[in-house]
Amino acid sequence: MAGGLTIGQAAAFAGVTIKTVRHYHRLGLVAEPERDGSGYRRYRSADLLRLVQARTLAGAGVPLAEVGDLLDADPVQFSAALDDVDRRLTERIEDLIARRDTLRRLDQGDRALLPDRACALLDRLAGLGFGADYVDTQREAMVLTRALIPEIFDGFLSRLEGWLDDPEFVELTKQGWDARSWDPGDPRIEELAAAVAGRLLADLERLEMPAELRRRPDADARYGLIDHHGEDHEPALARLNALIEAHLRAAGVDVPRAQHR
Amino acid sequence: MAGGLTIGQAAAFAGVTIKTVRHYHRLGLVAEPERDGSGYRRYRSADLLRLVQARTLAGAGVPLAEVGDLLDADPVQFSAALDDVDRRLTERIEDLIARRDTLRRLDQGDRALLPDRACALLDRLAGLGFGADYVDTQREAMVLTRALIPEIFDGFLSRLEGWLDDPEFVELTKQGWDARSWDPGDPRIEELAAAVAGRLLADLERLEMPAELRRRPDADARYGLIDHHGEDHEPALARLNALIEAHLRAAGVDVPRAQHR
DNA sequence: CTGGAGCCTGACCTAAGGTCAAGGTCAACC
DNA sequence: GGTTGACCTTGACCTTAGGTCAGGCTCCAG
Repeated sequence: MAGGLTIGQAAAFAGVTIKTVRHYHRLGLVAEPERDGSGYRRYRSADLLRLVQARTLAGAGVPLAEVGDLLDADPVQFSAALDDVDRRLTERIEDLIARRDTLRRLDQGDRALLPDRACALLDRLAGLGFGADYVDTQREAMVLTRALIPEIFDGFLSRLEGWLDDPEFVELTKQGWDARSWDPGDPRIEELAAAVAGRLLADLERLEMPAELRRRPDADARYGLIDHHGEDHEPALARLNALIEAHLRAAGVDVPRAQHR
Repeated sequence: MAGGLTIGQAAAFAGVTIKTVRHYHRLGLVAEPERDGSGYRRYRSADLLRLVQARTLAGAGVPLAEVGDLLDADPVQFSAALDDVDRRLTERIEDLIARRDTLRRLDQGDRALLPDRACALLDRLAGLGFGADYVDTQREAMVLTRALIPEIFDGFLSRLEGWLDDPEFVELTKQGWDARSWDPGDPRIEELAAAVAGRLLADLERLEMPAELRRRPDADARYGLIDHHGEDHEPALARLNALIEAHLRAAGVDVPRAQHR
């Protein structure tokens, strides 16, 4: 026994594992100390100092490849680099705090996916007596809209808000949602389609497709994807939608046609 | 074009790269969506939802291997798990903040290595007119002491504080530090050694080796390592120390002997 | 019909270590 | 004075969360 700490003692002092110390040696980040007679590494105070400095920088998120150069830099450069590291660290802390907030929203439903305004709308739907499954479907439609055509998202919300101010439309929508359990051939579906189409035609300007959407090359396809989302397993709804669209087209409204659903 | 978003669109919506999405598929964390006629993945709203949920959890530091199970758990378990994730995240944030503070200390000298009390002592040394290199050496001695025999560290500091209250001892110490530039054979070294030893013998109880150190099996070796630290390149200092120790031994004090330097 | 962007798979690379194996060394206890 | 258990050595491979590269298809716009 002579001449310095063993690797285990040095590692314990620096608060790292033995493997980490050896890793730092291999990367040339901390010079290998001298060996004793039996090949053990022996760490002197200068080695410990370097080790702790390296660990501190690495712990602050500095890539190991940079730590060596940083520690070898002159004090002025070192100080400037530390400022930089400090800034990046602060940034990362703020990022983590933001992620934690997002996480907390995730716990309250799927609000992580949508802005507050949309969440408020969904709450309002629930308050108007729409079932949880309808609200879920609407939420998915919102998510899809935001993903596919974000520029019309605000308009989409506005239109929905307007409709909810209209008790008659709310009533028709509820009936439409009930219709999903009907037989696709049920004659009430045609009746309902006529009523809904009439209501929609009553204030046509609300129905206008936004200019932004028109300008997109694949506007129709994207619109169709959103419009027909969720119809896969609800044939009655698909029929209701088709009938409403037919009514609107008959009245001269230009409704996009989705190619293959 | 039909039936859903491409992987690039889905990735952009979720705020991740395409490669990340594919990675999640391979780990089974997000199910593969259906493919279109030419083998492209097509993402529907449910897939987007799952993707964003997964990304949110992963971003919060949940290991990917756990994300799948977590998302598949029932709401009660999910909520409990989220609490856990939230707690771990908070922990990590606090850890990063602590690391940032340590980093800031590193900029002001090497204060990262020592507690405040020791730093204050080093400041006091500087204030008493000791040179920067002497202060550096003392700091290294402190680091070594804390690494090797942490249980005597506080006593070590107390002894040093006591000595600094004694102007005569301060004066002798300064001369001793000047001696490092003398020739090892300089007769003034013997003179100085006698004076220092006399001063030390004047209050012997301060010189007592702490009981804790005595109890350790390899106490002497560790003590020697600290005591003779830094002598390698200062032969005059080595000689001064040796002479002081000889004086003390002659007076009956039990000074440990380091085996091979 | 051609260029460029986007998609497919598969193989390999990265950082910052961790794990395992096979063997040498040290100190302490019986 | 032998044995036990902790500690050290090297080297090879594993891990996480993706990134990069290569070779080939597909899609869309001009």
